Amino acid sequence: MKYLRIKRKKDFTKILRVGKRAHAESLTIVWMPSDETKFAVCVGKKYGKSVVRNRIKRLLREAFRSNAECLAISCSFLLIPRAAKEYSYAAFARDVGKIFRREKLTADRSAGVGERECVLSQNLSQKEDV
RNA sequence: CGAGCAGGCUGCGCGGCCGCGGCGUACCCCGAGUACGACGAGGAAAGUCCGGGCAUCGCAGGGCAGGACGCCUGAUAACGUCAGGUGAAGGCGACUUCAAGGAAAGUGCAACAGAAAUAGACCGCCGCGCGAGCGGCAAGGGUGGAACGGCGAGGUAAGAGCUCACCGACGGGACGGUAACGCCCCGUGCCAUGUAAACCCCGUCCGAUGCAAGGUUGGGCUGUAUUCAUAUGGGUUGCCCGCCCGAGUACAGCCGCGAAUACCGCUUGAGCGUGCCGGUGACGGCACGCGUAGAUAAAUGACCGCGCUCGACAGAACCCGGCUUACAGGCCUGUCUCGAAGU
RNA sequence: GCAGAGAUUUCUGAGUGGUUUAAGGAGCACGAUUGGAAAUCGUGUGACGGGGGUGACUCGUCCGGAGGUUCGAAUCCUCUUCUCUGCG
Repeated sequence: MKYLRIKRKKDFTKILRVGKRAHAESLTIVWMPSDETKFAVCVGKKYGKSVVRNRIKRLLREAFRSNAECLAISCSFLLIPRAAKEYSYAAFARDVGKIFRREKLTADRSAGVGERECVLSQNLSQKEDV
């Protein structure tokens, strides 16, 4: 399943004005309900050179994609990372999932958390143990 | 073996699985669908410092400004690049570095110090004189970044290219070289410091703007504001001459998928590889082969396994040729250099 | 992406080749004035490093950074870092 990108400036300003904000350690998500599930990543020049910005975008897109399968309702999302020295996929994926659950966007918890999510969380816990 | 010098190559690899970008093929319920397939960032993609292509404007143009470059010859589409030479400086050497034209075309500037800064005599030396002083000199001292060439001998009252040898400078000539220049001979006692990355002179070159260039499609209605309407306006290259123009611009609202949008420009190009030929070389010619990103809120990532030297700088945005800057390492080449040991 | 401008002491800001000129203002410190303050007036005040009974003081370096031209550079030239502006 594909997820649409938000491209128009009008949509960005609308979401930023109307949408609800949810904060986590590594990023902020602004969201509002819509007809289709759409998302965008906001990475300005303050995050670093083009290599660094591209890497943040890739990590965030992947983090969104792997978590979006659990979504119950269709919404528009803006993903805004927090400026830092190091950016890791594990932290982004964990926080995106955390926000989805906290905002009760996921489907019924037992059914909604798919195998992928379980594998992911297992890997995370393993790493933390090490 | 050690230390160097010069040149070149490379820039983690393999497999599994999920995902991304445009392209091709097939299918359908024809939509920014699904499946399969091959392809998908760099040596600097960077800085935007030069040179071109391409595009629009100007193309009846003319002039003035302005800018860039600067030993010679060649290469090239072109260059501020490259190659080969010349000269100077550095290194024991292999080699390296150099914005390397003109200061008797002219103008400006040269603080402080110093007697004096392109001109001259403070201390001094010598002669005359009892002395005050007068005259001669520029060797020595001192100042300075720079003081009418250096050094030795002769000469002299003391000195001075005053005379001579050598070196340097300038002028002329012969020879070699396409040339920069080299080398030799003759002459002139010698004649104006530095700065042109100060103005400038000489020679060569340059129209302006840049793909957000520019082209196609770009509907209708209403309202508001503003510039100008024959010149004191706008456009045309920075300016002047000359030439052209009657409307132009901005904002808000409604219908509308939408206008910072859609499509084109957008990737086959001075292209890459191999071999042969010409050339010291940059490079050129011929033959054969290859098909090689094209996004636009902007495509390469996540996870797992294995190996090792544990992975640097870093992401195409119209396209090429260069320069400059950043960079973990690894590899290769040489009639190359120096040192040590051995033969 | 393309085009352009700038960086001077704690802050703001002159200076555009000459030896002491790193102006001027703000801020800060001290003093005068006041019963006490404000305002006013006067004096002083950059950083770093070295030397000093570590006292008075004195020497050197520094104009974003690194090279070059020049006798001499904040100023001229080249490279570089950072900041800002304009262009649909």
